Amino acid sequence: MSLKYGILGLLNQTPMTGYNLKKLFDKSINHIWTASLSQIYRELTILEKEGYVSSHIQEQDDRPDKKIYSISDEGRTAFREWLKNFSDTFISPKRDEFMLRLFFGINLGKAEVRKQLERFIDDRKKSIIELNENEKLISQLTCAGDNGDKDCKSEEELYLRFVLKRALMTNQVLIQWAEEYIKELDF
Amino acid sequence: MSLKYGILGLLNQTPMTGYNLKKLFDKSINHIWTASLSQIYRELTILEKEGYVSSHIQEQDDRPDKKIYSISDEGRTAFREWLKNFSDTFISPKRDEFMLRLFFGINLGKAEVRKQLERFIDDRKKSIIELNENEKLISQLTCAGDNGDKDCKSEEELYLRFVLKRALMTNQVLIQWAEEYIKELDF
DNA sequence: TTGCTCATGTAACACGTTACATGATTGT
DNA sequence: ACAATCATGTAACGTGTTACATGAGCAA
Repeated sequence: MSLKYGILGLLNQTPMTGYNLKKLFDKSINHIWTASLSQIYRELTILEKEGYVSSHIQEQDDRPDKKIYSISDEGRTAFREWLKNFSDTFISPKRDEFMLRLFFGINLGKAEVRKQLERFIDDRKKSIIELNENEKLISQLTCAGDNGDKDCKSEEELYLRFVLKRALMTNQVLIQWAEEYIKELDF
Repeated sequence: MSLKYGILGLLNQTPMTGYNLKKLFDKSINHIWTASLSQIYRELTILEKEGYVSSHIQEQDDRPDKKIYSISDEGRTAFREWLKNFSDTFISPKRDEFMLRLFFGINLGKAEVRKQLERFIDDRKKSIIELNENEKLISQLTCAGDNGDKDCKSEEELYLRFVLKRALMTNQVLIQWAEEYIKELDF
């Protein structure tokens, strides 16, 4: 239901191709909402049928032609309508295959669980490094040029940091959690 | 792909009805994997066709008859096979509608974002209270009767706590995160 | 008398994944 | 030489959600 609005929200900032949307998804919304290319292409054709977006072809010689999508007024209205109507509950579907396996840990044995938790920790640490790099990039991008110090932090930047920070903090706490459990396994 | 194994894993512990599975899902795996009743019923008929589970009817006078599912040897094998084959990556699909809206916060305005963050914090706090109660229940259940102090903590209990603790810790860090951002909104 | 719990399901639809198909350009 | 990037999509399948249908018993 919300992939639609994720796409509209990004097109609301600037017109783009499907391929481009996918890259933006991966860079910004990825910690919140994942989408595959084929999903995006399909959704775009639906959105065009519904009149929420329109497209035009931009020819290129060296690379395949681009199909650039722009949001329509109806699309903008629909997006804003969705945006402000927060649902009462915060429940989101969860599908964490890794945790599902760990939950059945009694069938795995402590040694295996321990090994997997250690792998998990390593992976969280790698994510944290990446996230920190992303954060640096954001500052450079939005603070580029001739800005001073304090005005540099734009509101748009704030919301990007928002998501990154959340991912960072949860990764950190997950490391803590896993370390605690490794200790408990040894009791 | 894993709902299948979630069901098999629970049936591996004890035979159950679909309705019953749903309740167990809600109580234990819910923070990891959500499933609706209709999904479970559908999956059970598929699993029966595949020979991973079998069922028998238990008649009841006052209430609707029960259809009790048991795991078969093939089912057990398939479950164990899945269980030990951890995938290399830890990536799980994410669909967090609340965060998606906040991500587009620039279109919402700071006051609205602030309001929603406060609602979010309240909800996390409620979750934490529930989780703490669940944790108490687990201790009571597994430590019931004539156990001493140290042997009381069974290995099964450990994995239940595992999941609860993770949910607890992430909720706590999310409160911290939201509070930090409320402050930043005021800058 | 309203709504919850118990207990089963079906049908339609929406959404997500995987595999396939094409093909030039650029970097290692 | 090989892989990645750019760029489009379709088709089949698998999974998840929502709405509908049925109906007794029990508690506020």
